[in-house]
Amino acid sequence: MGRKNRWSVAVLEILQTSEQPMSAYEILGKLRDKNPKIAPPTIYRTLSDLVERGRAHRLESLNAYIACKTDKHDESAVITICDDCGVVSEHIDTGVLDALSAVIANSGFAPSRHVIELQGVCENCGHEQN
Amino acid sequence: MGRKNRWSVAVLEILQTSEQPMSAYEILGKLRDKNPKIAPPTIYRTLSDLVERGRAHRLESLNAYIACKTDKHDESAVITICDDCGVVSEHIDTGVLDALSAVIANSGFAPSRHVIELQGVCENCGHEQN
DNA sequence: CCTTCTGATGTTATTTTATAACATAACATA
DNA sequence: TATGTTATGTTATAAAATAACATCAGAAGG
Repeated sequence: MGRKNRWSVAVLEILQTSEQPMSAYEILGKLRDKNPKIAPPTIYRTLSDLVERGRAHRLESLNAYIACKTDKHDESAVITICDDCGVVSEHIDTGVLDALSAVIANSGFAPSRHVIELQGVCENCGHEQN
Repeated sequence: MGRKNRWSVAVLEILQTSEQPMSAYEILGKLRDKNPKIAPPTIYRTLSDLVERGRAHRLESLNAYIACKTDKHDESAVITICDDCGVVSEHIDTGVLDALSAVIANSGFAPSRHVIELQGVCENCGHEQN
């Protein structure tokens, strides 16, 4: 793994150890601890690579990234984002995809990429009634 | 309508007459034809207002905006975006929402906002086999 | 009528996010 | 060793969004 991009492993590790989604520049900051000269294009290239390979997800509604935590590195996961604690979860579900296919079938649209992100309050934060 | 924000009507008209989704700065450019001094915060405030009121949608995967074309000004539409011609359509469908609810039910997540965007090729562009 | 408060709008400057464009390096292959 | 190809580094800038504060317009109360 990581034959393609010199920085893949380092970036993925940073994402994997983060509790929260990270912006490209936050990742950049971390990398700069050990590699002071690294520049934005490097990060963005690495992130594109990771996303393409399904090892990371870009959260479009947050302009941020997370490591993919599922085994099946699937681009079409349903993603939930807690507005409160920031925790992000991936849900792989054929029901949603089937329902989407049904909607689309009528319109003749051929999708190549899905963005399904839900923002709200996660179970933990919902319990704390304050 | 438009009692809240001086610019709502103008911005909405610009969006409604555009075939394509527009970025905030494209809208700004149009408005500047007649109001040379208008600045980014004005646009962003107006767009937030329109989105809140369901009169426009923000396309998270494009950083762009469209006028809402449906009667029910519903924030939870499924949106398709043609990578080829740029046409955006809204699809209101309870099947998808039901399926999403089902996924979420297990996790105890309480969503307040949906982003469901599909990128791909629309029917028209799909027919032109080039 | 004038004062004061409030919320909308204007203004300046800056921050954050992302990419263009080009230079260099690393490596394979002839 | 020359040559092409792809990854990486570098510089600069573009594009998207917002912070912070100034001003203005209208309501409410005196």
